[in-house]
Amino acid sequence: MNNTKLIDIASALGISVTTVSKALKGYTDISKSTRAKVIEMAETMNYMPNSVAVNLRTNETKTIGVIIPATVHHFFSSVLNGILEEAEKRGYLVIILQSNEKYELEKKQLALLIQKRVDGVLMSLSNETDDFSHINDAIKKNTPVVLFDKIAKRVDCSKVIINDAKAAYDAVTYLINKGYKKIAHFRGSYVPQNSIDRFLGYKRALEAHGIEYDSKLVYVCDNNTDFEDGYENAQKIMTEHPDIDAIFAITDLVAIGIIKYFNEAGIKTPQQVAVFGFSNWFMSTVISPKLTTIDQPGFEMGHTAASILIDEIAEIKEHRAVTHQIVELPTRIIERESTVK
Amino acid sequence: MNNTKLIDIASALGISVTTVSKALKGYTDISKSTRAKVIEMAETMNYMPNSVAVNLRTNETKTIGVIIPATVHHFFSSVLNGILEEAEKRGYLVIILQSNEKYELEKKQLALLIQKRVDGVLMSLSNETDDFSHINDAIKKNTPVVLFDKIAKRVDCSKVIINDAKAAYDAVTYLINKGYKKIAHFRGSYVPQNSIDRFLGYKRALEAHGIEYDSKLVYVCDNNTDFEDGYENAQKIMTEHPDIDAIFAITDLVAIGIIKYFNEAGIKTPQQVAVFGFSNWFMSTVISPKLTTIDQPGFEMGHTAASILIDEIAEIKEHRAVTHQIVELPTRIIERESTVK
DNA sequence: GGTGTTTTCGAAAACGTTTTCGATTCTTAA
DNA sequence: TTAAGAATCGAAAACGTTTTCGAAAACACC
Repeated sequence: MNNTKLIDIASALGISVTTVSKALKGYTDISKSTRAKVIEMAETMNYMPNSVAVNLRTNETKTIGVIIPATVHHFFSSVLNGILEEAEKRGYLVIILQSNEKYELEKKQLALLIQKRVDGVLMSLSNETDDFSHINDAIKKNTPVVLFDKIAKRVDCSKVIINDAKAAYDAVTYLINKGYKKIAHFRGSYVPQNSIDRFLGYKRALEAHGIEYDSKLVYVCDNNTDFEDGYENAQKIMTEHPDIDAIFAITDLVAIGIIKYFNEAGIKTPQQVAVFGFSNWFMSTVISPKLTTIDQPGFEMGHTAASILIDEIAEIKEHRAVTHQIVELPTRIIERESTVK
Repeated sequence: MNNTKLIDIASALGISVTTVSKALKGYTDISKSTRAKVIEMAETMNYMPNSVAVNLRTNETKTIGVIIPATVHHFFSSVLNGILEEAEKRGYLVIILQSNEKYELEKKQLALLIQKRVDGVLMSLSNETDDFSHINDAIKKNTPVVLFDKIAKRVDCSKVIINDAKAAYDAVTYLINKGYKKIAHFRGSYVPQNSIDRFLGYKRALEAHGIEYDSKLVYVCDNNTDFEDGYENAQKIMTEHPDIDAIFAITDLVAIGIIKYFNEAGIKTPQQVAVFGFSNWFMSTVISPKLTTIDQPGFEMGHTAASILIDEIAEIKEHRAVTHQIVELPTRIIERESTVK
């Protein structure tokens, strides 16, 4: 009920709030004796500074905002954990918002965050957004933004990403080197950059190794909440192109749908058809056969994105020049059972 | 760079900040004409109120804090989604913190939140905490707290939970009715209430159906980050008690470890040993055979916890009496392959 | 005892709002 | 024309800090 404030401890001691404040903050123009008295009194009265008042006065909130496009699951929960750990370590609180892949909501939420005076924001773009003025506005208002995972190349800020095209290229190259010849691709929807880049990596890898690209071998899986899409398209492709010997899936989720179908239909993985996933979600080790996949370092992504953001906040505060950096986190192939005969 | 404030639009219009503030907030003692002018000017100058100043003046932040004990995964990510959705709908922001199952950290984080002047906090207790004075302190300072999932019966606040003992009782009763006779239990560690309650439910169900409880059939799995624990204990129990015909696992994770081992060891599930999980995590449908489990409604739990908290915030603000409620969310058995022959 | 220096403290402004309460102007009716 | 009432506005205090700047007190030195 009774939150003690500076003036309470000041009047208890018969001194001014100024002195109390300074004593608590270690100013050198307060004598050791009164400082000691103040600290003790603050202790016994259980004083805790009112952050809101401090924020108003100092013009910083020690809070960062995070906007993610999708529900907190799988990949984004790893990212979030990385963000939370780094924020905790650096003394920041984090406010989290979900845009549900809607541009309008994302825009509104960003405005809300800067209205809340967060010191900076971390965001991963919704599939819908192709206008970036809201982000540029935030940056112009001196609220640093760092983009992660789903980014826009055209906005001038720091970014932390993986190289989706390269990772996909590596995956398909791996399959080719393993001797697979007719490799299909289950891609994501046409909009998000990740989906496009992974598709491009697939295509380039084929061409670079003398395999002709065949658009008929590309199936679209745009449902990313369950594995039905992978299941159904696996069924479809095995009637339309029964002679394929590998599938590179955009996501572990669709890969699992594929394996599920194969298991039920008696199609041997990897003997008849190999399956390669993407992201290294937890469940890729629970499916049988265990899934070969690309490790997408979500935790580290959150970690470094938060770190860069907090660095930029400090730079802005001290009026130093802020240097935007684009860090590309390494991915690697996790070879498991679904591709080794 | 230039955030416009009340005084900017006041001087642009040659009126006082008081009038501007009132016009924007719909006070009735401002003429229609000046109100219109103010609103238009606010629009063109892109005015957004400084939340920090508003918070200081109004003594509310429209923000709630959430403390969860473990990493944002599986169950807690569902809870978090429920919280986020409800908060968004009711106009609240959410700050999220992880206590990593540490009492000291939990205590510090709660203090931080109330120092930040959040309007209320949602928390799930760490395994370590057996002293609840920090929570009582928060409540005494008029910051409502609602506990979810991992709660303490002794603190006087609202709670939203499932009935772990009953759910476990139902699960084991189901197994008994299916004809299983020698049912083992892979329990969690000894501290958290959930673990205790599920164990108790297991024991009572046996006794209620005339099966003698045998402590040798209870194994402890206290690692909840991977399924190794379930795997190893499955291996162990099959050498020590090869004649069991069912295992009730505290968690889908350990259930999956069990099934993994059984699949590798050629032990048929459920023909030789049935497996029953708990929580209905996503991966319980990717394992083969699909796992029979208890549906633990995480999303709904987050939803109703947030809803209750926000109601209590309103009650406190309007000096109405706050009535604590304890809501017990229904669980249900999801019957899948791992228990039906 | 006077001068200069160091130590120690506090008044006051500021951060950007909200809200109370009084003042001024405008209407209206007698 | 005047008084009462309604309509419209603004000064100022308040929320709880931080920080500047000046003042007072204490000390040192001759």
